[in-house]
Amino acid sequence: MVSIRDVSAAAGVSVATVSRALTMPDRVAKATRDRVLKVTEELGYHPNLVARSLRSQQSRLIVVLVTNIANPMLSRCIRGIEKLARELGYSVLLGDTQNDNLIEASYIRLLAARQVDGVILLSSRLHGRVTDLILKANPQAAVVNACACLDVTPCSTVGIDDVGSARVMTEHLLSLGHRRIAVLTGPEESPHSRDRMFGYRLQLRAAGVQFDESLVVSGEFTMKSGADAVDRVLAIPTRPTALFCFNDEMAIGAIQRLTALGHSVPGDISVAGFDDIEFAAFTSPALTTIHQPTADMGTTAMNLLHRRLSGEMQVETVTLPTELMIRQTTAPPRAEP
Amino acid sequence: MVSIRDVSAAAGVSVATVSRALTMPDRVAKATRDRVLKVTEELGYHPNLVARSLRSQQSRLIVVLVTNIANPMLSRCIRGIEKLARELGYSVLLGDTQNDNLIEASYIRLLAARQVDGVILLSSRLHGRVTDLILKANPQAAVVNACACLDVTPCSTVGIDDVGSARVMTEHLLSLGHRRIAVLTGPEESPHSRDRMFGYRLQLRAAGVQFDESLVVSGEFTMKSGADAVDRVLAIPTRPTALFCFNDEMAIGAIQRLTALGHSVPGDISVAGFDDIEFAAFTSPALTTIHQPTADMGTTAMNLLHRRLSGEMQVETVTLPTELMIRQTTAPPRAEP
DNA sequence: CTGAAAGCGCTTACAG
DNA sequence: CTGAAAGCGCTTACAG
Repeated sequence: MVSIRDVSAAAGVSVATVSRALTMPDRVAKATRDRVLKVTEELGYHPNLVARSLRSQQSRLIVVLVTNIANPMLSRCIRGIEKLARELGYSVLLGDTQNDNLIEASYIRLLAARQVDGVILLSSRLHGRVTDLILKANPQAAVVNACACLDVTPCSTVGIDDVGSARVMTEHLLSLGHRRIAVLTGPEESPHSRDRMFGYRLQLRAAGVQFDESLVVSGEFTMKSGADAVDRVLAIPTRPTALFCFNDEMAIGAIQRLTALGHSVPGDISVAGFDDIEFAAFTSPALTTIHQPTADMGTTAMNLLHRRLSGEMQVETVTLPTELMIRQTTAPPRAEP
Repeated sequence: MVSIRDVSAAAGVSVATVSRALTMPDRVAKATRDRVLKVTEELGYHPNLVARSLRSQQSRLIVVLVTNIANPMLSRCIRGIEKLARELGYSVLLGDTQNDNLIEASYIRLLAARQVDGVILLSSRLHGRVTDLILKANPQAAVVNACACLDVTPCSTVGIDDVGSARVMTEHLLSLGHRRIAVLTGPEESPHSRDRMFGYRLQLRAAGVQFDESLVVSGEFTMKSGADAVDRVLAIPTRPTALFCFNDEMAIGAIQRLTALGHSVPGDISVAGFDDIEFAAFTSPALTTIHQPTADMGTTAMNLLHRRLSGEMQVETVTLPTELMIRQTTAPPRAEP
């Protein structure tokens, strides 16, 4: 590997000058700078980032902590992060925590060991306090939460309006004429699930429809849990005419099971999802859902992180717009006999 | 941050001894070692990996180069890689190349700049030569190909038997009584598509069924291309009774479009996929496909890389078994009228 | 504007 | 078995 020494020798200047020519060009005479740059080019010199990190105490390395990189929402979000990170000169270290506290802790240790500049959190649990843990161990680290900021320590956050979006979907179903709208929630510790539930209730009330506890069925945000929930939904005394699933995976599972049992969607029951993952547009029939700007969330998160790393000390919160995607799984309820 | 100096001071030994106690414990007297470890524990010392990298010329950092991290197969594979990498003490840097040569090149530069130890390739193009490029720029790097090794330079490889697996699926369709089996291929530059095509033709021949060029329709491995292909499939003169899609996404797209056009799957036409992504089991009806051990591929790739980084100089090739998953989208063809 | 020197936090021959 | 010293490749006050 060609090092800064080789460049300094070839250009006939000190290594300090080479370093300056490359990192603060305006503090070097034009003639010198040009010579250094020319030699740099000729020798194919690229600064050793490891050495630079050690000396400058910043690595241009960020960690993305995610509960499951195989989740379509999260992987798209990471794609957005990676793209902007690369453009801004950062590298992204992947940390798939599997929602495991030990793995999380091991990554928190890594932050210091690798002199990581910042962290983007893509995991949201109601009682996680990851941000707090990170900042306790790494007071200098910048943290951006791309899910929901639930810790004591404030940090920059990007997300959507879960409450409002759930209201929009609920209103869509109400406007079709549905009154008995079942919901399939996510796990209890999910802030998204909690907020969507809140939006659902809010909109029911706004429409003067009484909330009915028996219409609430709980799932795990997985396709299997969506399929499994169908039996419980169908067993609800006065059968609901619509099912609002708090994510697309559960909706997909539910549709499969409903169809397999001989129920027509949306003929017998309307089904709605949330997220608009890529597959949502390709179920049979195509799923009505709430679109989240997933890749945007990633780039926005990276943007917020970059700002903090550039000295911007203010904590910011960005809420991105969602969109109701009306497709084929929702329709007016069948007329009463 | 507490450094090796602090430990050496507190333990009353030289930094050299601290370093040895931690990295080659058997070259240090037991008493000394114990004292060092105790102090290390007490002070909460963790070695600075950046300094270690700079000095030892190895970073325990690997790069995963992937065409699209939002692809379900690839993200699951990465999950497998990350898990084992973490357990072995490596960190994984994510490189989403979007199949773009410039991005690829920027990551190849990064390899040297960050003193990356090795690379796992999760992108396969017939004429890519990424391996060659990497090794030209980083002769010391270890490369593992988790798709198909297509470059001049040999490298450790993990994959499945695409040809054999396609034969198995073709045989499944033949055994159901299908004779006119259309195929929906991937893009031309995909080695997987090429091999699956080969397997299909091989098995037709083995069964004494004449290959018919008009049954070949080409797609892009996307759901949309699967949906779009349906019109071309339906326009084939003597209409095929089965459609073998070379990945699940295209099968999902095809099923949606077929259903939307009023064709029953598998009543009017059988549809088969390849890969067994998570969604394959939850289409309506559930997709018959070839299961790939995706996460295994990831851990195996990491294993091969680790072996090479541990001095094992031999290039190895591992072929993982696949499995035919018979679900609901394939059935005997409708009896001739 | 430029250079000599110190130092980031480790590891590793080299002595003893 | 242990320590003093050199050095990995940079950056950055400090002088001039």
